[in-house]
Amino acid sequence: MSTYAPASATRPGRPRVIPRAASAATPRDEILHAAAELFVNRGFAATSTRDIAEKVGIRQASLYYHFAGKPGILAELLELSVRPSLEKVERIERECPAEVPEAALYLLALIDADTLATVPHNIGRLYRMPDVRSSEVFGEFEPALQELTAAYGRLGAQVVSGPVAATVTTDQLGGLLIQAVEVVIRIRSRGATVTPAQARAIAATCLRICGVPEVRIARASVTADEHLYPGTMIRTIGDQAHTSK
Amino acid sequence: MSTYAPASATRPGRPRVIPRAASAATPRDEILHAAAELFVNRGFAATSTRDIAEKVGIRQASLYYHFAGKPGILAELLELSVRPSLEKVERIERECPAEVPEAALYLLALIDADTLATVPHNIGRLYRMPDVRSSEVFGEFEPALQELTAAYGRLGAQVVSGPVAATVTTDQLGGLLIQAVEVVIRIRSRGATVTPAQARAIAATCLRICGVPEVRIARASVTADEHLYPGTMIRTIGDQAHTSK
DNA sequence: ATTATCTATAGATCTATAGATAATGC
DNA sequence: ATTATCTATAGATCTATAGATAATGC
Repeated sequence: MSTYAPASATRPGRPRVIPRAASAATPRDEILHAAAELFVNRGFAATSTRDIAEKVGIRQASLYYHFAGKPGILAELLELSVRPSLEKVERIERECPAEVPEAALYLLALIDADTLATVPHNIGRLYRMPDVRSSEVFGEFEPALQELTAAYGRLGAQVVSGPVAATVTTDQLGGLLIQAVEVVIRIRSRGATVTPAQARAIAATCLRICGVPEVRIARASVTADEHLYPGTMIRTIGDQAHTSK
Repeated sequence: MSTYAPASATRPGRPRVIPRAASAATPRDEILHAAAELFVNRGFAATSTRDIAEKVGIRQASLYYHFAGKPGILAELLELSVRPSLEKVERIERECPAEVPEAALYLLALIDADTLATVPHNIGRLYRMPDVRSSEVFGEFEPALQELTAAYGRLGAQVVSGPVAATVTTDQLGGLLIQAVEVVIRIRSRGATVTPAQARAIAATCLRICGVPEVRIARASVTADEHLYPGTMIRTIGDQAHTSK
C-alpha cells in the first residue's frame, strides 16, 4: 500500500525476482498458460522448462514446486482440452432424439468446433503432435480420443446417403468428420480466430461429407438451435447469413 | 566374394563398426529414411542425432559427413515431400480444360491423396509439426505450401454450389479441402495404409464439401480417369465400387 | 509455521568439431 | 589420394534436487 506497485502482493511466499503482474491468476495457471502457448507454437519437446519459467517470470527451478516437470504440465493441459469435448458428446448422444438424426451430428460438430475455437492457446493441437503422442502421459488420454472419433462415426453413419455408405466405412467416416472439424485448429494456427458463423459452416460441411442434401442441412441447423437455446428461436436466424441464397 | 557376407562391401571408406546390410541404398538415403521415421513418429525436436545414427547403424559423429546436422536432414525431407505435390498442381491447372471444372479438383485431390499415401514414412506430416514450422529451414518451403492451399481454393471456388459459396470464402474452402485430403496422414499415423479406392473416396469427399451433386461427382471421376489413363477407359470402372447404387 | 520463491549445482544429455584410421581406386 | 567411417571430447544445454530465504498467517 505504500508504493506504486503493490499489485496482488498479499500472498505468502518469497517474492519473485521479477515481480508478478497483477494477473489475479494463480501461479499454477500462469505456468499452464505459458506452457500451453509454447508447446503449441514451438512444440512440446522443443520447449524447455527454462523457456516456460522465463515466460512466466520465475526461475526454472520454481516450476517444480507446482508441477512434476514438463510431463506433469502436459498432462494437465491434455486433461483440460479433452474433458469438455467428451462431456458434450455424452450429453448430445443422450439428449438428441432420433427424430432428426442429422441434428445430432450437426450439434456435435458445432459444439466441438466451438470448443476448439475458444479453448485457450489452441491446445486442441497437442493431440496431433508426435512428441506429445509418444510422451509418457499420453496413454491416459488416448481412449477418450478414440471414443470421440467413434462417436462421429456412429452419428455420421446414421445419416449417410447411398453413395457415401458405399465408399467409406463408419470408421473412415469418423476420421473424415473429425478432420473437418479440426480445420478450426488449422485456422487458429495461422493466427486467425474462428467465428460462430464459421463454426456453423463447418458443421454444415460435416453433413455434406455424409451426403446429406441441403434442405435437410438447413433443417438440422434449426433443430440444433432448438436444443441450444430452447424457447428463443428468433435471433439465431440472423446468425446464419446463408438463408439468403 | 570370399566369405559369406561381403554384401555391397565394394565401397571405399572405413567400414562401419556394425557392418551395413546389403541395402543397396547410399548412406545418405539410409540416413534420410531413418530420420524420416523418427521425425514423424517421435517428433523433430524429440529426435536426437544419436537416435538417427543408432537406427542407421553408424556413430553419431558420422552423420556430419553427409549432412549439416538435423536441420540439413530436415530440409532435404521437406524438399522431397513438397516438390511432387507442387509439380502436380502445376500440371493439372495447365492441362485440365474448363469443360468439366469438377474434374480438375477431383484430380488434384486424388493425386495429392495418392502422393501422401505413398510417400515414404508419412513425411507429409512434417509440415504440421510446430517444431518443424519454427525450425530455421522451414521458411524456404512455406510459400510452396501456401500455393498449394490457394490452388485448392481456386479449383474449389469454380465448382461451389450456392449454399456453400454463401457460407465460406475461397480461402476457407481451400483449408477445408486440403484438410480433407490430409485425412490420409491421419490414417497412416494410425498404422493403416490408404488404398486407391480410399483415395477416390477422399477426392469425392472434396466435391461433396463444395456442394457438388452426386451425378456430377460420378462424371468428374470418369473425366479424371481419361486424363490419368488416356485411351484405356474400361478397367477404371471396376475400381470404383460405388457405381452400383 | 506455512508458502512460494530463490540460488547453486550435479548429472545427463546433446551437438558439432578435430583428428585418426581403414577401406577402395589409381 | 579419396572416401567414409571411427574415437574422443569440448561446450552448451537441460532436468531435477538440495537447501536457503523472504514473504504471510496464526
